[in-house]
Amino acid sequence: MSQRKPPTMQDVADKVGVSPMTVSRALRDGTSVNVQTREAIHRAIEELGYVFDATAANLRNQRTGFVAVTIPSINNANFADTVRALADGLRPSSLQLLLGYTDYDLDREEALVESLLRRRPEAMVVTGGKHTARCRRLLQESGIPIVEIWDLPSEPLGHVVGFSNAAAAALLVDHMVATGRSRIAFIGGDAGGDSRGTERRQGFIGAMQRHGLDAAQLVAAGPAPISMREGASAMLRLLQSSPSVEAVICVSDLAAFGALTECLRQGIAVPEQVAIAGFGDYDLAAISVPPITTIDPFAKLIGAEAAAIIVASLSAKGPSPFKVLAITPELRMRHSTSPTHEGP
Amino acid sequence: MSQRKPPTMQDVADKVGVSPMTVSRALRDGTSVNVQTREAIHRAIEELGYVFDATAANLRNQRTGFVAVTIPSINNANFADTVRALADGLRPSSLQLLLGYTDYDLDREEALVESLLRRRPEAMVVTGGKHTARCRRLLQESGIPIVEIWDLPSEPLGHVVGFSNAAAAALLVDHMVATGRSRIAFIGGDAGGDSRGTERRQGFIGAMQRHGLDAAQLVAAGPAPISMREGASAMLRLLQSSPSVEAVICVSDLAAFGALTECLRQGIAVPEQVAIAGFGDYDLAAISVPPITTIDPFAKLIGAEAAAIIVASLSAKGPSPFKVLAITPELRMRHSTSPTHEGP
DNA sequence: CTGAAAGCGCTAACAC
DNA sequence: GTGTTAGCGCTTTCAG
Repeated sequence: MSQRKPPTMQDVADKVGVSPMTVSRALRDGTSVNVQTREAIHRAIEELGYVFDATAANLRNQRTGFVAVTIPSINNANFADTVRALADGLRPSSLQLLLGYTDYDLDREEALVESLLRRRPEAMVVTGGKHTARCRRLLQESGIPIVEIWDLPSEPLGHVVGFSNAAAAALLVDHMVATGRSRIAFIGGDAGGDSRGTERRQGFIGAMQRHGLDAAQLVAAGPAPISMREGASAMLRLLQSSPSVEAVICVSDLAAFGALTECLRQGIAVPEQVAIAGFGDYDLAAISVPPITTIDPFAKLIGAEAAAIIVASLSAKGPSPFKVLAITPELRMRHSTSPTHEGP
Repeated sequence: MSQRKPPTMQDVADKVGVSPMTVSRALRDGTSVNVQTREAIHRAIEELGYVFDATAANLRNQRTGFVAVTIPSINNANFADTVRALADGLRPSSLQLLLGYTDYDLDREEALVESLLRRRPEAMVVTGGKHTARCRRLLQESGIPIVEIWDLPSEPLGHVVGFSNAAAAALLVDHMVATGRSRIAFIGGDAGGDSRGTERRQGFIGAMQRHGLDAAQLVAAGPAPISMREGASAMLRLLQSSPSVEAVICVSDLAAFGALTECLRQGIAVPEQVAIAGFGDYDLAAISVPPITTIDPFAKLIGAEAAAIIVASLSAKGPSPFKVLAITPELRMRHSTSPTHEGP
C-alpha cells in the first residue's frame, strides 16, 4: 500500500512526452489520437498504475454519473429486486447508484436526501410518496429528475412508478370474501413511517367496510418493518383474543410466513381453519408449505421502469413532462387461502 | 424542476455581500464567523435553495468521504446485515458507502473495483478473498486501506475481517456425526465464483473424510446463489437417488429451507428420517417448523469491525499495519437436527 | 473576523 | 492529430 499520492494524467503525459489533453483523448473513445501514441499512453498507464479521477472530470463536466436512490431498508427482498433492476437499467448509460436507506423514518429520509444531493446526482429515486416538507422542497428545487416509486402519491414531485397499496390490499380482502371468509383480521406494523404498510391497512379497512364486514381486527405487531417473528407473535395474540378468526391478511409475506408457522405450532390448520395471505410475492411465499397467497407488486419492473424514465429524461434536451406509471399488482392465489368445503 | 444551474457559494456570497470564503467558513463548524453574518448567510442559503457541492470540495480536499464496498448480491440477508452495520459504523465519521454488487463473478468484480476506484474512495471493502490478478493489483496499488471480509484469504491484500468457511462447515458435519448420522449429503451451488460456497463444500468433504465417512454425496443445485426453490429440487433429486440419506448440510439457510419444504411435501419426517442444516442464521431458520440448525457467521459483527478498522486507518497518521480479525462462527443447534432415538 | 490568490485534476473550446 | 488556455466550485494559505 503506497502512501504517495496517486499519479495524475499529467504524470502519464510526462512519461509519454505528450500533453495531458492527448491522454484525456486517448482515454475516451470517439476521439482521434495517433495509434502509436495511444498505445504508448496505455502502456504508461499500466506502468504507473494510473487510475482516472472521476471526481475531477465530474467537476469539469458538471456531470457526476450518479443516480441517488433512497429505500427504507437494504434488507428487504422487494426493494433489493427494485434496486437491482434499477442498477442494471442504468449501467448501460454508465450511471452508478448512490444508495441510502431511511429506516422507514421520514426525518432520516430528509437528512439522507440532503446528503445525497450534495453529491450532485443527475437524478434521484425515492421510495414512497410521503416526505417532510423540507425534503419535498429539497427534491423539487434540485433541478434534477425525481422518480417516486412503490407508491402513487396524490401530489407527485415528479415522475412516478408505483401502485396503490390500498387497492392492492383490497384485492386480498375481496379474495378472502370470495373464498367464503368474513371474520378477517389484518396484521401489520404500528402506524408510522411505513406509508405503504399504512396504506395497505387502510385499503383493508375500506374493502372490509365495502363488504359490510367488521374491520376492527387490526393487530399492530410493532414498528415497521415487521419480522417473521413479530408476525408469529401477532398471530398468537390474535388466536387468543379472537379464536373464531377465519382469515388473516398480513402486511408482508414475512409476517404471513411467521403467522403460518404460529398456526402450525398451535395445531391450527391452514387454510382449513384459518386462511393466510401476505404481500410482496417473496420466494418464501411460493415455496412454503402450504404456499402463501400474496400480491405480486412487480418489484423488478418498478426498478426497470424507473431506470428507463431516468435514462430518457437525461438524454432529452429540455425538461421532460412528468410521467406517472401506474403498475397493477396481481393476486397470486395459493393454497393458504383455498376455499374450504365445510358448508351445509 | 428548475432547469437553470444551481446556485454556488459565490451566489450566496454575493447575496450577503461577503466573500465566498466567509460562506465556506460559515458552513463548517469550528470556524469563526461573525454571528450576524453567519445568520445572514444561512438565510441566503435557504432563500436561494443553495446545496453544498461535495464534488468540488472533494477535489480541493483530496478527500471524497466515500468508502466503496463490493458484495456478491444485494438480495442476501447476510450481506445486507454486514452492509448495514458497515454503513452505521461509518456514518459518525461522515463516510458514505458506495455499493456495488458482483453477481458472484470475479470478472465483474474486477470491472466494478476499477469503476469504484475512479471515484477515489478513501477505503474499500471487498467481500471474499479471491480476485483476478488485475483486481488484486488495482486494489494493492490504490494506496487506500483495503478490507477483505467474509473469508480468511491465504494471501490477504490488506486488512481482513472474516472466518474460515471450511471450518464452519466442518462444525455442521461434526454435529451431524455427534447426533448419530453417518450418511450425510451436501447441497450447494456449482463450483464457480462463489468461493465461500466452494470452501464450505471443501470443509464438508474434509470433515467427512476425517470421520472416515463417504463424502461423495454432493448435490450441485445450479450456479450460486442457490435459491429456496433450487434447494428443494436438489433435495428431491437426492431423495430419489439416495433414499437412505440421513442428513443434509446445505450451503445456506435458504437452500436448507427449500430442502425442508421438499421433505414435508414428500412426507419425509425432519429430523426423524432426515436431519437438515443450513448456513447463515437467517431469521427464516429460527422460525421455520421445525427450526433449522445453522451456523451464525456474525454478519453484523463483520460489518461493524470492518467499519472500525477503516475509521482507525483513516484517522491514523501513517499507514497502519494490516489487521486480521478472525471471527469464530457458532453452531446454532435447532430441532431440524435433533438426535433420534431409534437405536436398539 | 474576513478577503485575495492559487490550485485540486480534468476537459471544452479554440488554436495550429 | 495535438497543444494551450481557462475554469468547473470549492478551500488552503497567507495577509490584513
